[in-house]
Amino acid sequence: MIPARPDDFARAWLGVLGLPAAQAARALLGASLVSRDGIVVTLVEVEAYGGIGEDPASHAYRGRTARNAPMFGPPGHLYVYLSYGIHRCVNVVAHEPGTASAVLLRAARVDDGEPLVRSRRNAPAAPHRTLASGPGRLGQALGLTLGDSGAGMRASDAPLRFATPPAPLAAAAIATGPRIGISQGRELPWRLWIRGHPAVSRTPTPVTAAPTVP
DNA sequence: CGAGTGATCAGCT
DNA sequence: GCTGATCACTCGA
Repeated sequence: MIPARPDDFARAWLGVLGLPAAQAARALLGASLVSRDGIVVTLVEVEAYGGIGEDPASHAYRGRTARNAPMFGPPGHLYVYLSYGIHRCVNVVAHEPGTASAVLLRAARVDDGEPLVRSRRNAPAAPHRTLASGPGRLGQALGLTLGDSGAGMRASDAPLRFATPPAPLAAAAIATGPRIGISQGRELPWRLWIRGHPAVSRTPTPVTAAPTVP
């Protein structure tokens, strides 16, 4: 049997990434990605951001600009932006034709390349689960920069590409809730994470859970 | 808990 | 062309 090449994985993902971002986000949970320099991670937490006039928390909400242009381009490309002046936040463009949206990668488990990640993150002794737990940490762990925004995920030298074909998790393994750090659009349960996974960036209250009594 | 970091962009001139 | 408010956060007390 001939082993699949990276490009085969990318092709297999194209169909999924042509779905609305909220659906693509669901499929991305549990996906394995590999960076240009061989770091392999498994996604455990993502957020969907919608298109023009649809999702006020989305960078695409007010239309196309130089920064968010990748969101308006074809699915399966990266959108990287700087947050809080410090963090490189990594998104995978995912939308149906004629729209503009993306999935923010918020947290992952590091499966390979740990020494390089520890050196980049300047975290020689941090618990393993924290190495890429949070969007800024994940961007730094993968070594992505603003220059990678707009890059494709298909070439063998892509900054980030898929290491496995789509294999959606069982619905019961996925928890959902409001997205983190936004002021508008809180009513949408577009943050998705793997229930109980230690690398999730914070222990959240799922939408489905009973409210805690003060 | 508070400080910090810098690209971005709406609103102005 | 300029500018000040904003921002999908992290780190070190």
